[in-house]
This record gives sequence, C-alpha cells and structure tokens, in this order.
Amino acid sequence: MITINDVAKLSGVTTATVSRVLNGGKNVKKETMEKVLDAIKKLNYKPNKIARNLAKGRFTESTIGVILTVAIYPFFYNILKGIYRGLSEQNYNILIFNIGKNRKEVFEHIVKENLSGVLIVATGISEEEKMLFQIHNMKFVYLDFFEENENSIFIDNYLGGNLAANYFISKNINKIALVGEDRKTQQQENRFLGFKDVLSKNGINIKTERHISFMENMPYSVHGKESYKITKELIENTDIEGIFYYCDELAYGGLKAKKELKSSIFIIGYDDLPSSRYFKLTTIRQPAYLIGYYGARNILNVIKTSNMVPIKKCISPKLVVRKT
Amino acid sequence: MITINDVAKLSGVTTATVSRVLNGGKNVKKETMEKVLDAIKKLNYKPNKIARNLAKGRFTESTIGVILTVAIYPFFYNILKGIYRGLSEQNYNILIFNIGKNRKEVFEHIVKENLSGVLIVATGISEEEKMLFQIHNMKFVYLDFFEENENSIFIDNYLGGNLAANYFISKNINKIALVGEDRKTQQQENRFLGFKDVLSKNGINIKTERHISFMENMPYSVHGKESYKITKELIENTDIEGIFYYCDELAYGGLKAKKELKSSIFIIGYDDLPSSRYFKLTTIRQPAYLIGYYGARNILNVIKTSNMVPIKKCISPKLVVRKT
DNA sequence: CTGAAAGCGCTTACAG
DNA sequence: CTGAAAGCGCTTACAG
Repeated sequence: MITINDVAKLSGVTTATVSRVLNGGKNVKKETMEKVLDAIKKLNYKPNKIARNLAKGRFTESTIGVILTVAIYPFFYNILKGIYRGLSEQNYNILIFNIGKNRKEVFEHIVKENLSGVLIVATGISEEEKMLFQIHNMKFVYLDFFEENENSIFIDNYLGGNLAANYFISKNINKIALVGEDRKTQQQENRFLGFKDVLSKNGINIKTERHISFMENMPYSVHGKESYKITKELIENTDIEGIFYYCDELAYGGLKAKKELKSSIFIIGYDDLPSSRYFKLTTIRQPAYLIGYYGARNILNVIKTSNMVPIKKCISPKLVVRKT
Repeated sequence: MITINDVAKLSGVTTATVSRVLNGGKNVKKETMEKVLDAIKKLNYKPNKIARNLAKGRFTESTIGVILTVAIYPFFYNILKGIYRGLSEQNYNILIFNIGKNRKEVFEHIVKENLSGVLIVATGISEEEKMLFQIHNMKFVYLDFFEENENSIFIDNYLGGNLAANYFISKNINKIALVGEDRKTQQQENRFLGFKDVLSKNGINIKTERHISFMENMPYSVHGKESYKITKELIENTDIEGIFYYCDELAYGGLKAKKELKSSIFIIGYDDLPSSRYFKLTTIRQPAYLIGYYGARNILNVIKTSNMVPIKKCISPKLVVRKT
C-alpha cells in the first residue's frame, strides 16, 4: 500500500507538506506543490480515508445500513423507496447489504462499518447475530418482521388472512385452495393461519394446499410460472371455487391459468403490487412504502434516544376488491 | 466522545484489556471481563470503527457509491436493481447518496467516504465536482448520461426519437405534438431532436410543443396529471393526430385524456415501465436493468485496471408497438 | 491473564 | 513556506 510517506520521500518533503497539498495546497510553494502532485501521480497514490477521518476527528455517522436477503422484489423496492425518502429528509445515506450468500461474512462486515444503525428487511436474525450487534452497540429495527422485545415495524399478516377469508365467505365460496411457498416464513404462516381460522369458524376446511419450492437465485417470475401450472392442474382436476395466493406474483400465474381455461374461479392475492391494478386482481394491500418510511424515522429515533422500550408499529393491511 | 480510555479508567485496567474484551474476550479473566462490560454499559461506550479499522489495517474498500438526484422513479429503480445485482455478485455493497438538496455538501461527504468508486445516475457533474473527484482519485462512471471523455453507459436517445417518429410516419400521421418537461435534460433534448429530425426529413413539422413545469419535490404522478390536462386541451382545441411524450408516466396522463374524450389520437411514450404493458401503451423501451448491471461491472473494471481510455457503452432503445 | 509501548496513515498547532 | 512532533482511538506483539 502506497502511503503519504512514500509520496513524501519521492518528492523530498515531509508528510506535513504532502498533507497540505492533499488538503488544498494552502501555504505551499507552487514548485513544491507540483513536485508533490507529480509524485502522487507517479505512485498512483490514494489517500487513506480511514486515517484521514481519524486524524480529523470526523466520527459523525450519517449512514444507515439496510439488510436485504437475496433479490429486490417489487414489494421490497417500495419499502426501500420509503426508507430512502425518510432518510434523505434527515440527510442520512443508505448502505445496502445483501445477506443472501455469505451471510456470516456479511454480518461481520456490517459491524465493521461506521453505521448509525441498521434496518433489517423481512427476515429475523439469529441470537448469535444479535449478540454481535449488541457487542458493537449496533441498534436495529425490523421491517416487515415481528419479534417480541425488538423494535419492529410490521404488518398484521394474520388480519390479512382474515380479510381474504371473509371475502370468500361473503361470496359464498366454500371450496378453497391455498397456494404458497414451501419455505416457512413468518409472513406466510400468519397469513395462512389467519385465513384458516376464519374459515374454520365458519365451518369450512381448506380443500387443498400447494407449496411451490422456493428458488433463491431465480427471478421471482419463475415462481409465478409454477403457480400457473399448479392452478391449471387445480382447475382441471378439482372442484375448487377459490384460491388464496401467498402473494400477487403467484396470483398472476393463477390469473393466466384461469383465463386460459376460461374458469370462473375466484382468485385473491396479497401485496397489491402496481401491476395488480391493471390485472384487476382482488388482493390484500400492504403499504410497503409506509413501512420503509416509518422504519427510517424509527431507526433514527432509536439511535437518538437509546430507548429501552422496543418500538412496535403494527400496520393493518386492507382488502382491495377488484374483479377476480 | 467516550473512548476506550474512559472505559479503561472506569474499569481499572488498561486500554489493551478493554480492547481484548471488545475483540471477543480471549485471554481475559472472567471477572475482568465483567468489570469492563459493566463500564461499557455504564458509559454507553461505542467503539470507534474508524480507529479500529485503521489499527487493524483494514483498508479494503468494497463499497460503491450511487449518486441519485431527487426521488427514485420506477425507471431509476430498475437501474438500481441492475446495479444491486452486478455488485452483489462481486460482494460489493451499495451506498446511496441523494444530491437533490445540499448538493455541494453531499459531494464533500462522498469524497470522505471510503468508497471504491461511484456510479452517477442520469445527471452530469460540474467541472468543480470532477476536480474534487480527481483530487481524491475517485473513479466514476456515468449511467444513463453521456459525456465525451468520461466513462459512460448510456442510451441512444436520439435513436429513440427516430424510432418514435418513424412509427408515426408508418401510420401516416402528420399532425403531431410533443409533450415534455420544461427542464433541459440531455435525455429530453436528444429524444426530441431525433424525433424532429426524422419528421423534417419527411417534410413534417411539429404542430405544437408543450412543456410541463418540473417539480422536484413532488411524486412524479403529479406531472402525469399535468400531462392529462394538457392532452385534454390539445385534443379539444387542435386537430393533432399523434403525441410523443417524453416518458411513459406523462403518456399515462395522455391516455386518460384520450379515453375520457373518446379520441382516436395516437400516443407514444418512452421507457416501457412495467405498467405500460397493461395500459397497452406503444412506447420506446429502455433496458434500465441492463444499464445498472453494466454500470456495476464497469465501475469495478475501471477501478481494477485504472484504465486510461474511457469506457463507452451505448445501448439502443427499441420500439414496442402496442395499441395506442 | 495483563500492561507498556509501538504502530496504523493521516493532520495540524507550533516554531522557525 | 516548511519541518518536527504530538495526536486521533484503537490493536497487538512482546514481555512478564
């Protein structure tokens, strides 16, 4: 590594002078300046920001980390947008981490960064990871994820499930299927539980439940195609009247099957992504943007107040009735 | 600021021991550890990452800055997605900066960050800003922006304009209006120039040109509403047969006016946002995701090779004919 | 298991 | 205009 010492030696001055040049060249003779600049170029010297910031006593943190798993889906994008808005307002920057692969390494990297706090999107972290954060006094807020005793801004997925079930009941639909992913996420568990609970209260049992195998490294649309196949099969081989999908993108696949087979099956999604409006999909709306925005405001709050009582913010989803 | 010295004093040990505790507590007596941990809690001590990184010789940069103006529009979001993908592949993180307000301050902040390089989205930077980057040996690549002698990944907006004009000509449409923004951006200038050039070659002159006043702090949909009004007025008061809009979101407003007035006017947008498919909007597609992805790969390249020849990558837009 | 001391790469008041 | 030296907050080989 080329340091200020190397530059000083090559240009025949002390590091003090090199430093002066680096800082704008006030009080430096023109010729000296040129010599130094020359040496910098020759050595392709790049000042070390870390050292400089330490020397200058610049310890202000104005960056919030955002921890994402795998890809940015449209839903997460809206969360991100909200975060961006909330953080920009307070002149904070966003540092995005992807913990999809090398999770452990990335976590160790995160605590080395000069961060004010961290926003964790749609996933929980292990006790070990929490410990790591604690040692480094790194505050965090969960987004779209609930955990007792932690700061979390989340959506009432159970209620979302209720809403979907009530919609079917209002339409007098009894033969119902569920289509989701095969990985157990908090979001899906609660949605489906809320859905089933309302149904059983009304004496209805789910006819069948299908789970698409989740593929981490694929664009999510691949799952939509799986959903299309499954729906087709369901329509052809069963007397199902309605399907509740884990999310809109899965429902889109269902819509395609429905159309192709000219079926009159009822379909309900979850998320209310932008496209759902144009597909006229009946769905449960989650205000993703708000989650992000609240998240941004709250992490800033947590940092400032070093609050002991965890922040809990539960957002209610809404039924959006369209034509499916 | 509370430092390791304060903790050492309060717990009656030296900084060496505190440091050991901070680093996992290997070779520290249990009681000592507890004393230190106690002091840390009492003082709410937060280790200084800057100092630690300097001491540990951790100078690896694995972060790329992304400079955005104002808000994240759907188009920029797709660029971001591409960047995210390309950077994640190489285990780099993204640090997002918003230069919408306090531009100068933010730039000064950027060069203080420990960044490997910077991606500048859809905007040029001034000579002064370039100088700043040069002094700090900060490499950058323009995305969706062209400048001679700089690294840039851009879209051929002139060609995009050509494509739109040719479409109108193929439909035998002669009475044409242009709807754009009132700020002069490179993107709009080139699009409209390309459009007009083809028309004049065919002996056609633009009938009228309208410019919506750009509002920085508003969601872009506000501009769509303006566009709706303007289009309505154009349909009602002129014999225009076709309108070319600066971007899809403006075209959506036009679509609404067209529908309301049951007009048969031809409408063509620019971008091909996801919703455009459902609106059946004829438009010029810009592969935003690709720009981001190439951008990520290229900035990484620029850093590694300290290339002298600027990287230029021109991406061609495509006409997407739908029903409008 | 713990401390004294040197060092990470840079900056800056002080003296000349 | 320039240098010698102390210092930023932390880590770590060395010695005990």
